[in-house]
Amino acid sequence: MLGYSTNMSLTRTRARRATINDVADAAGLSRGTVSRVVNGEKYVSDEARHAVEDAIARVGYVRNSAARNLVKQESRAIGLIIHEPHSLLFEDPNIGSILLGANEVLSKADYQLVSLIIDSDRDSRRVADYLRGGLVDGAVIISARASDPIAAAIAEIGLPAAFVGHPDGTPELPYAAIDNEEAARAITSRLLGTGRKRVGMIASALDRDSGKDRLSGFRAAMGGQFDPGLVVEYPLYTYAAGFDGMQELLRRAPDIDGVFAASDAVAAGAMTALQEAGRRVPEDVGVVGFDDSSWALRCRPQLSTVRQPADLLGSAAAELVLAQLNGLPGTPRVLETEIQWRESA
Amino acid sequence: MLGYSTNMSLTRTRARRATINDVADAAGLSRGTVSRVVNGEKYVSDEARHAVEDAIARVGYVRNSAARNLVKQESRAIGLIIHEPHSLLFEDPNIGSILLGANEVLSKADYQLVSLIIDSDRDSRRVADYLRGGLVDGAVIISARASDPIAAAIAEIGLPAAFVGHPDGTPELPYAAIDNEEAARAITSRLLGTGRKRVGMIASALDRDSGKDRLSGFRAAMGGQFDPGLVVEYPLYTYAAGFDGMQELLRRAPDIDGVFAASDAVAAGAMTALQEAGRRVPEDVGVVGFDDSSWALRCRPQLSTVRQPADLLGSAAAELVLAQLNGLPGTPRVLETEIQWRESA
DNA sequence: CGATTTTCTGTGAACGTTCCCAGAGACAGC
DNA sequence: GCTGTCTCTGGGAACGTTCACAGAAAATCG
Repeated sequence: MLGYSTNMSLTRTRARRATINDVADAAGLSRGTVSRVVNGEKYVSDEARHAVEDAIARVGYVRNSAARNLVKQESRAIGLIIHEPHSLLFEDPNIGSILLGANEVLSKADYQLVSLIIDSDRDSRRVADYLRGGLVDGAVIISARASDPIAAAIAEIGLPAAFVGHPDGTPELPYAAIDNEEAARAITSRLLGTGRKRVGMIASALDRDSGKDRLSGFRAAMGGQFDPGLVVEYPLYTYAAGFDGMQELLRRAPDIDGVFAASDAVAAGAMTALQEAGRRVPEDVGVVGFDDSSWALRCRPQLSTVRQPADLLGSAAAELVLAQLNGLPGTPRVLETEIQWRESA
Repeated sequence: MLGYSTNMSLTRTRARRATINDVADAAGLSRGTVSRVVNGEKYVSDEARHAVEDAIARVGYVRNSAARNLVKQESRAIGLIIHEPHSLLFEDPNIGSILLGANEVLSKADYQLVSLIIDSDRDSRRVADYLRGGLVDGAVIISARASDPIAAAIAEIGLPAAFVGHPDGTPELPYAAIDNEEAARAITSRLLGTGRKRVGMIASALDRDSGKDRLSGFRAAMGGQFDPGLVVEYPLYTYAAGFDGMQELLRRAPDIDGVFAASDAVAAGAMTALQEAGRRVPEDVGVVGFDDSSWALRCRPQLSTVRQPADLLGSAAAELVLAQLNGLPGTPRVLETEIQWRESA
């Protein structure tokens, strides 16, 4: 006990934080009363309230969340797990929209959104520990790949959670998604409707549900005309994939006159490759994309694409988590997409 | 005590989590021994270790972080505060790079990076509470504006922290930054060196140190030729700002033959506006940008710009926080930039 | 004015860990 | 066989809250 009072030791560089007891002493009241003031409960006299508020300011008290979370058995925080390869975190504007959409919903419900990014196996383990440790009350998982270990860890401990997207091979969790297959089918049909005869696809991210489903949709729309030689595949939804992919398609089929790119970034890359190869868009080759991200308006000519409501996906997933927190079922939601027909086809 | 054993009440829908005491009981050992096993300490017999590991698996124990944080008085988490307007979160690839850079450093030091985004006043308050509550041991603040309330809150409680960038009007905290002014001066001089006579600037984000300093650098380089009429200002570093800004500049000075855009996104917008106005880049008008983001290579012609090492800014800021956590001073770091001269000027 | 309700305050217990100390046992050295 | 070191285990105390309960004081009621 002696060592404690002479608080000049170098072992603890930061000053000891004031606790609720310090406030109580300073105000000449009890712990309980201070707690009631801090939490804005009723049954505390004006006199006491002011004394406590005064004391709080004087000693510089701020509540210790760890202690509170421990006794309340909740954190009022929701984790959002971003599991993306480097390049996509820079290029994919959807992620930002999803984030903001989720944040808006959670913020209104007075939950703190904490984003955790996974960029290595070490991260993966640490994030799993973080989620399991009770530091969040729920989780939103974006861009999970088939059989993601994080998703398994979440399911195992029964943490309320929801996916953005609908990867298969993952545990049974609710999700907010769009129907990628149907949307891809629709825009490919529309492209065919402009009279194109040789239509190819630059497919991406086939390890994700979105990538896989967009390819199936394309195949469905092409029906008997489907030619596997006119599909090229790349691992990521990037501008570079579009650029390289288009060059490859031109090599394979110089007479190609239509392309469905798996995302807007891919489409932008493809358009650059086409223009450098001297093809006019849309006169010689029609190009369509997917996402209706900021890329679409930036392209010249402006891109015809599928509008996907990324912010709504984020907020819907957040709502699914909140529903579970309130003991409700949390049934999957499929949001509507819409074709944005502009100039590129 | 009676009520506790019959654990069928509906008030608590999720099953009670196993605690360290449950594990101890199941293993026929004490709390202390279980704790030692969980934390991988020495002085525990092989026999005991196996018994505990067995028991942990059997009861499905996972450590409660709130309790641990409370007694250890640390969380081993670092907050990263993103305070950006909507549009930038989508368009600015630097943010992703900074995030990954910081994450890499912290991950190696076994700290969990948690990103907190601020998108409203409500968020601002909640995030401040989160930081103050002891849920993080330190913070990295990116894109703070002059006199940011969050920065003030952090300084007030003495949380180890660092800025990315160097806003003034903010509390004395270490930072990792580049010399925006000098870099802007350098690239403007280089642009002038190509023989341009009428050079303007599309300035952005003057409420931020980066925006302000880039403008000063431009002015310094222009010296006596500086014409305030050839500077247009926009609030955000966006493609749209570049597009609109360039149109405005062309209106004000049809004979303009050089432009310094405050960022690559701005430059990309400017180039589109120029091309739509029938000007050739770089023959009629030279364009330079700032960032060397993925925009730069995407532009046609490719953009001459200032390369700024966004990932290193993130990692340097993270290192500054770690240094403070280890009781070291944490002195500001200014990182080198480099001109990437390509085709647009 | 006594009985009842309402308002207000204080305190013990609990949340689930880690830390520290005491003590038991094994083993070595002389 | 005594002393000393090393290995291992158990349990009390503390971390800083919230909660439930008890009881005092004040207000209301019949």
